[in-house]
Amino acid sequence: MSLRNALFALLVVEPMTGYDLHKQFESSVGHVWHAPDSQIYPELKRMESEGLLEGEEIPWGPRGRKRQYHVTEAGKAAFRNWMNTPLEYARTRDPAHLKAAYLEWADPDAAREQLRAHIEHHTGLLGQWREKVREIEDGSSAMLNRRLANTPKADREKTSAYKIYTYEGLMSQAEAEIAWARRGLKLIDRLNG
Amino acid sequence: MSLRNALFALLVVEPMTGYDLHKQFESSVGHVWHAPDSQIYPELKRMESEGLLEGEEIPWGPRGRKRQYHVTEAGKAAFRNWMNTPLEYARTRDPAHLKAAYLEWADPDAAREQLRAHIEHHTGLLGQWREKVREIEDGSSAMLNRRLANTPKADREKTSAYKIYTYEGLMSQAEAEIAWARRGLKLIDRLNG
DNA sequence: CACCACTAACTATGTCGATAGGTAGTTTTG
DNA sequence: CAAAACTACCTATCGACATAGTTAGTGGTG
Repeated sequence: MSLRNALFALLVVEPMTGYDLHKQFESSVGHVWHAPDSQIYPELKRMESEGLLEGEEIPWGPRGRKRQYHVTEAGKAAFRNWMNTPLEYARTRDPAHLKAAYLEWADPDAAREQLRAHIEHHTGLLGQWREKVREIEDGSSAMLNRRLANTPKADREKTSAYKIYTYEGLMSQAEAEIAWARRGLKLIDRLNG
Repeated sequence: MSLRNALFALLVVEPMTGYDLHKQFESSVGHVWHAPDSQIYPELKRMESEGLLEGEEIPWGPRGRKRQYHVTEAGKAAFRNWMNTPLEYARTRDPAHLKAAYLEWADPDAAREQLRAHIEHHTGLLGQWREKVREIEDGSSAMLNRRLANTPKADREKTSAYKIYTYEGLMSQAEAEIAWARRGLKLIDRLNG
């Protein structure tokens, strides 16, 4: 269900092809919901068959064709409805914490290496997200600018604010992971003193 | 792969039946890796067919039978190997943050309600984990005690420490989510004057 | 004009996981 | 002692996801 709504979130801004969407899933929305193109194309077809999207064949070069989708009123209603419906929380499935719980089975050096990798991974994400917030704040985010151009004036502040708010949340998560892994490195030292 | 190793983590302590394991997945290991019994039984068969576990039919009451699995040397090696191998990080799939990014599409009241639910959800988890840490610290955790009894003296401290460390990590995550949702409530108030 | 990267849109296969059942025996309790 | 709850072990189906590969046209570069 989330994939569908991630697609809506992009398509309410402007019509796009499956390929356009697939590219967005490598940047903007892809930071909170990943999906490969092999999932996107069939989902678009399903959404069209349910009347939530409408596709239009448009020419591309002399012989090429592509299919551009736009959201129908029913689609917008479905998206708004999802936005207003509380989430159901899935139970945890967290490989990093699963491993941490049984770290006595790992070699201390391998354990250290993995915690360092954990720190590196989340430090990388943190940097990416800081950059994203910067882009939003100085108005250099192309996708957000197109979105703002399609948003009534009164809602523009909200639109930007919620994007920043989301990245700030991801940043808090990353910071928590980094701090936890650092404590882990100290713990390993203490236990293998 | 994580399910398999979560099963190893439990079975290295003592032999268990699929049903025993299924119950553990509702408490201990289930806090970091959830799995329904419909996944556990087939996985046990697969692991046995690969020589990582050995199953033994044991009687249960006058006519009943149950199948108890224990880890083979090959199984222990596979588990240790997994513990020493760095994780591959999967890309993000986070419905709560996906929604947050497009919160301008929700009614402010529905948005508030969802953030409050987010706080409640993570507050509940936080309480559970605090309780778990307390149990470990005062030695009233049955599963951990069985695990410690099967652990060489020198490793007992590690075993407890890593369990606590894991729950502390989960607690940091929950605290970050709660703080973030609280900031979100303030943001909604600010944006909707 | 050959080449190559890119755009565009799939398909195919396999595993993972959610959900919902079913069957049979055992133990507890009212 | 019958009913209810629990133990034990499955199966079946469906959607979600990962991974890999295919086909075809476009547009720019050397």
